[in-house]
Amino acid sequence: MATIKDVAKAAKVSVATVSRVLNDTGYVHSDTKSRVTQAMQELNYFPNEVARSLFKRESRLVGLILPDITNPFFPQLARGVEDEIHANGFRLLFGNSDEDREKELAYLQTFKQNQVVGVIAVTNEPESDMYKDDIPVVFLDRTVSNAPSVFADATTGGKIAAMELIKRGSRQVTLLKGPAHLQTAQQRFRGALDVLTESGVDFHVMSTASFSFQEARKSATALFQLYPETDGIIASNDIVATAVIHEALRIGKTIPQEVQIIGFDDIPQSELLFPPLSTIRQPAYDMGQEAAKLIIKAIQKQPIHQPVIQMPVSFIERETTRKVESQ
Amino acid sequence: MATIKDVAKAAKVSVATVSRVLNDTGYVHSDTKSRVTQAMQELNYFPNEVARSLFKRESRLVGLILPDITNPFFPQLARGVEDEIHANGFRLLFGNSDEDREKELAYLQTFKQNQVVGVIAVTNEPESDMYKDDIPVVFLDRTVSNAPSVFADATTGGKIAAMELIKRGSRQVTLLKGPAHLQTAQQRFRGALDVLTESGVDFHVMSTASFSFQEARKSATALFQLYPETDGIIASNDIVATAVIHEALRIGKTIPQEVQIIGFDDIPQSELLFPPLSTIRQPAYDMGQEAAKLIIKAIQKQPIHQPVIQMPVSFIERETTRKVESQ
DNA sequence: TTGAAAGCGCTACCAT
DNA sequence: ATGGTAGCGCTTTCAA
Repeated sequence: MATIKDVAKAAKVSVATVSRVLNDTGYVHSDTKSRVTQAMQELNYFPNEVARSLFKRESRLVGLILPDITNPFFPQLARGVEDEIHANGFRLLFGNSDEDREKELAYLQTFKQNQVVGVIAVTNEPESDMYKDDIPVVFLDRTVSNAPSVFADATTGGKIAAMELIKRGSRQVTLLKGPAHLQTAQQRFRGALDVLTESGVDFHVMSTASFSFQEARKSATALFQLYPETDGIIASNDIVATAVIHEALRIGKTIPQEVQIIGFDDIPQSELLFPPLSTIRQPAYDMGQEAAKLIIKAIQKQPIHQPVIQMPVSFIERETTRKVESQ
Repeated sequence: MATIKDVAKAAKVSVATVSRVLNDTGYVHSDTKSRVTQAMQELNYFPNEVARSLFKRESRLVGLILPDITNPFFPQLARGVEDEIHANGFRLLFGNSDEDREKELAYLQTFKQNQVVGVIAVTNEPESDMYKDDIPVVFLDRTVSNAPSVFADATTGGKIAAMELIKRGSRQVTLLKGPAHLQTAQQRFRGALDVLTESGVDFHVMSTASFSFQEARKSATALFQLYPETDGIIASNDIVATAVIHEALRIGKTIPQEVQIIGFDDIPQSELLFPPLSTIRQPAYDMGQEAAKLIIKAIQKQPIHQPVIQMPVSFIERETTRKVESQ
């Protein structure tokens, strides 16, 4: 790899001048400029980002911490982040935390050691000291107080889910409650619970320990054993909803006639299920993009008028809920 | 952030000594060492990776280029890569190429500018000049001549798909041919074609332009219009297979009685479909992991006895194929 | 066993 | 309009 020195030598100028044309700063005669530009081309020169970062004490790298890219909700988020930062000349340093504090901390640490200019994190511990720091952070999907963050309106999502189910005739609702440590899961739950409580329909609550499909499958089996009469199920997310659909089909329940099911997230495969899943959609790609916009503003020290961005959720009506009669 | 100088001052030694304990090189008295270590702790010192990289002319970063993390086949791959390199102290620089040469080149370029020690790429152009280079490269999923690469045995996969379908009684097979520019798609196709040709069963070939679900849906519709008598479909991948299932169900075909369907990849949602999809499995996570192992060996300049790794594929029997009578 | 100093490739300041 | 040079934080000779 050619260095700035090589270019300077080839163009018969000083490194300072090369640097000037590189960054388009200060005066440089147009003749000189073209000599330099030509030398750069001939030598196939590209500036060493590492040297730049060292001098500037910051890179053009943004760190992204996700629980698990293998979980179908996250690729969308990641893509939204990546597209936006890429368009602004930044690159992505990426790590899976598995919701594990140690791993998260380790990534954050090495990200900082690599002088990332900012980090976007999907974390359960936004309050943690590890985020009390010099470097800009945007929390994604989950949030805290009024730190910069982007997340979906989970509470409203839960409410909508419950309302839609009731509107469509469910009278024995089962409400699946997601993992206790996940803020979003709890908010969905609360929202649905509120509506259910005020509604007058019968309902029971069941906890699902995790969002994994295997766990969800067990919960689904238990669900229909405990509450065989249930005619409406609010799943804690689409994965759980998928497991519920499977179990319902397996034991011969008709969907949505005998039992309605509603999910949360609208992961891409939800519409590919049979029957296609009615669900509460979170705009994952957009959320990622908004988070990226926020971090870019912070990096560029632009004023952030709206650091806390709550994204709207929407009911996606597919085939696991009944049609409303009069519309 | 504290620097090596701060530590040196606090421990009353030179920066050279601090560097020595940091890297565990050269002699340093145990008393001195503990003084230094303590100073590090007190100052919460972590070495600046950027400065290190600049001096060493290489970072601890590995670049990963993927077509699109949003495509369900890739997160597995990415996770395999990430887990393995993480375990070896490397971090991941990540970019989506969208199979676009320009984007791919741009990422590769900036990766190099950031002095990545190696790159793992899922690319259609492994032959391209951009990969003829100083820095180690491992090709993933796709391959060329005998550059270091990890990929699944697509040809055998295609053969197995055709054999299983025939064995299970399909006599009017439709073979879906994936995008022409995708090596793997072509190999699957060739493998299946060979078996079909020699088998004596009737078959027709249909091209599917892309792997997107929307496109696949159109192909599926056309398929059943053109070949209503078809009783066995070899899809170019699981996404396409999913579209075929949907269309078959929509027009009232029973699966697998009237028509058998077989996919390729075994993406996570394949088992969640209805009916669960029989498919040819590629061990995506393992492939990512192997690629990472390869790049790490290359980075560490260890001898690579097996630079070209072909991973086995396997038939995953689920519900879109009939059971074989005698087993 | 330790320290001084050069230098990795770049930018920015100060001269001229 | 251009060049010289210090210095970003680190590692690694070389000397002591």
